[in-house]
Amino acid sequence: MLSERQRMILNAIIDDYIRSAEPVGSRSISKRGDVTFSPATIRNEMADLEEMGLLEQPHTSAGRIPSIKGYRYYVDHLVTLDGVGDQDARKLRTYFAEKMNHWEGVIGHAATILSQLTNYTSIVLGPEMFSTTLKHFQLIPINDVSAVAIIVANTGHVEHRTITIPEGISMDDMAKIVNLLNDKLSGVPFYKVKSVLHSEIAKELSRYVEHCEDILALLEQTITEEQEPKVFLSGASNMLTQPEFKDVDKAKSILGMLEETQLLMQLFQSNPGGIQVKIGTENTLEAINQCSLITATYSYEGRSLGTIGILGPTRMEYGKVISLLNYLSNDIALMMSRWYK
Amino acid sequence: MLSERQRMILNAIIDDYIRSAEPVGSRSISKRGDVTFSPATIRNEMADLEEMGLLEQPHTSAGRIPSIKGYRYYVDHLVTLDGVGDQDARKLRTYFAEKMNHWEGVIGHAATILSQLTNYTSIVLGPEMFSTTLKHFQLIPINDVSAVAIIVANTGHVEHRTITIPEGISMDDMAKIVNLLNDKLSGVPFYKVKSVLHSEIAKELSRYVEHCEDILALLEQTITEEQEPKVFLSGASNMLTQPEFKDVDKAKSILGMLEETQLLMQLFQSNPGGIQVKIGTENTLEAINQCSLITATYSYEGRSLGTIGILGPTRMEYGKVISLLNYLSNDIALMMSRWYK
DNA sequence: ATTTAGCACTCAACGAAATGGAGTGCTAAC
DNA sequence: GTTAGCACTCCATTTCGTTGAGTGCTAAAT
Repeated sequence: MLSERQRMILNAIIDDYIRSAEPVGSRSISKRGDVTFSPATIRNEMADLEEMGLLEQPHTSAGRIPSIKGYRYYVDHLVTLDGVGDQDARKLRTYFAEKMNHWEGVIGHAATILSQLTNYTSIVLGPEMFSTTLKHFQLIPINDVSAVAIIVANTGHVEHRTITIPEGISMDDMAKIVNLLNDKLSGVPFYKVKSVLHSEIAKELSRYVEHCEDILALLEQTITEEQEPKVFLSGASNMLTQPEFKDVDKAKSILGMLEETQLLMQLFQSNPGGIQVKIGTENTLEAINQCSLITATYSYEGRSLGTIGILGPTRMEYGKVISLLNYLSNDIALMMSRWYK
Repeated sequence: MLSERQRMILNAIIDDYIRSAEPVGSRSISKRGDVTFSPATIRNEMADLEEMGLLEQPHTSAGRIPSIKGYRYYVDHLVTLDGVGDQDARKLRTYFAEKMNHWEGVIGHAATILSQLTNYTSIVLGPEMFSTTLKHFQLIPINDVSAVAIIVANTGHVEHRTITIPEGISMDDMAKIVNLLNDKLSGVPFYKVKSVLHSEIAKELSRYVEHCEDILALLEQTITEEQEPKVFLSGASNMLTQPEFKDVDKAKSILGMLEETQLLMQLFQSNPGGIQVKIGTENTLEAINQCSLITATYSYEGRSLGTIGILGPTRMEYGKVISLLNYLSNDIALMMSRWYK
C-alpha cells in the first residue's frame, strides 16, 4: 500500500519524533543521511501520509507527528529491533548472576532493572496461580488460638496467612486435618482446590472433627485470596521525565492509576502470549490513552506464568523496549523453570 | 516570649496559609472572626513576628507565609488537635472490622486508609525483627535440589525463602538439621540468631552432616535478609495535588525518593517513640526539604514494633494528621498485640 | 512526469510593555 | 496603644508586536 519512499519517510519521521518529542518538519528529514529527497518532495509525501491518517499536524504551520495509526504501522512493519545493547546486556547478566532465593526477589528486581534500562515505568505480574498446583499444606500453631497456614506451590511460591483456630479443635484434630488435606490436595491445580475442598474433603472431614465448616471456610478464604497474582511496579516517577506529562494533571491521573493494583491487573487481562503492543487509545483505560503499553508473557512449557510490561508515552522507543522485553522474558522463564519441578 | 495577641495572629496566619497555600495579608486576618484588630495593627505585629524569624515575606508587597521556625512554634505551642472526625472515625472502624488475617494486610491497608483520609503520602514500616523471636523453623522440599525454608516469628510474622540444597545432603539429613535448629533456636530473638548459629550449632551440626558450611551460610543469609522491615507506601501521587509541587522537577525528585526503599527507611531511623514532627529542613534528606514528615511508632508492652508516617508539604494540616496518627497507631498496636503471644 | 526551487502565508512561541491589584510601611490623627 | 489614610512596591496578567519554523502552491527544471 505504501511506496518504499513513503515508508522511509514515515520511518524517519517517527524515529525523529521519538528522539525529540517535537513535530518534525520536511527540512530536517531531508537533512538526515537516509532520505535524499528535497524538502518539497517530502512535503508532498507527508501530505499524502496525513491523508491516509498515519500522520497528524498539531497546527497548520507545524511539522508532523505520528498518529496512533502511524505508530501502529511503524510497530507492525517498520520498527527495527535493535537487539539488546552491550551495556544493557551486561547489566542484565550481572543481575541474573546474583543469587535470587525467592521469586518475589527475582520479579521485583526485574521490574527495577527494566525501569532503569528504559526510563519508563515497568509493571510485572508474578506467576499466576491458575497454572500452578498445590504442593504442600502446613499449619504451624503460634499459640492457643492462632496458627499460621502455609501453602506451597509446585513453583516454589509460598504463601502464608495467620488464622484463628475455631474453638473446640485440639492439636490432634489439627494434625489430622493437615494430613487429610495434604493427601487430597497435593498436585491439585489451585483453581480446582476450591471444588475439591467441597466435594471430596467436606464429608471426610466431618467424620474426624466437629466444627469443620469453620475450618473449611477459612481454608477456602485463604486459598482463594491466594490466587490473585502480585504486582510489582517500578520507575513510576519516570513518567514525569517525559515532556508529554509535564502537565501535572495528566501525570497525576496516570500515577494515581498506577497505585491501584486492581486497575493494573485489568490492564494485563487480555494477553494472548508473546509480545503485545497497545498504543494510545488502543488501551481501554482512559487514563493511559496517551501512553503505550508493551507486554510480554513469560512461560514455561507452553504455559504462561506471568506478564511483564513497560508503560511509556506513545512516543516510545518501541524497538529497544521490545528487544529488551523479549530478552528478559526468556531469562525470567529460565529462572522460573529452575523452581519448577 | 510572644504576647497573646501575637500568638493569635501567628495562629491565624498559619491556619489560613495551610488552607489557601497563598501568602496571607493583614486585611484577610482582620476579616476573620477571631482577630478583631485593624489591618494596621496586625501589620505591626506581623513585622515583629517577621523580625523574630517566625514569618517570611516572599517579596516586598506580598502577604506573609510561615517560616520553618514559625511552623515549629505552631506545632509546639499553638496547634489544636482536632481529634478524629466522625467520618474518619467511621472509616477507620469499618476498616478494622474487616477480618485481617495477615499483618501485611493490616499494615498495607492502614497505609492506604491513611493516605486517603489525609490526601498526603503515607509510609508505614512493618514490625521490626529486633524485638521478635524465632518461633519455628521449617523446611519443605520441593524437588531434589530445592526446598522452601519457612521462618515463623512469635508475632505470627512468617517469611519464606527458596533455597537450593547443597549436594550430598539427604532427606534424612535435612530432617535432622531442622530438628536441631528448632531445638536450639526456638525463642531466640532474631538479632541473636546469627551468633547462636555460629557458636552453638556449627559444631553440633558438623557431627551429623558434611557440607554443613553451605547450609549454615544459607541459613544465615536467609535470616539476616529477613531482618529488614518491609515498607508500605501509599498515595504517592497525592503529592502532585499540592500546589507547591506543581513544578514537575520538584515532584519528580520527591517521587523518585519515595521509590527507594533504602532512603525511606533512613527517614525513619532516629525515632524516639511517640509522635514526632520534622518540618522542612529539619529533615536530613534534601529531597524533602520542602516537606514535613510526621511519624508515630506503634508499640506493644513498651517495645516499639514499627512506624507509621505521613509525608506532606510543610504547609500540612498538622492538627488533623497528628490526631489521626495517634488514633491509628494505638489501633494498630491493638491489632498487633492479638498476634503477640 | 517527477522533482525541485521559490514565495507567500500561517501560527505558536517568545519577549517587551502596559495594566491592575493586593499588600506593605509610614505618618498622623484618634 | 490603635487606627485611618496614602504613597509606594512588586507580582501577575494581559496585550501586542516580532520572530522563525514550517507549510502549500505554483512554476520552472530535469
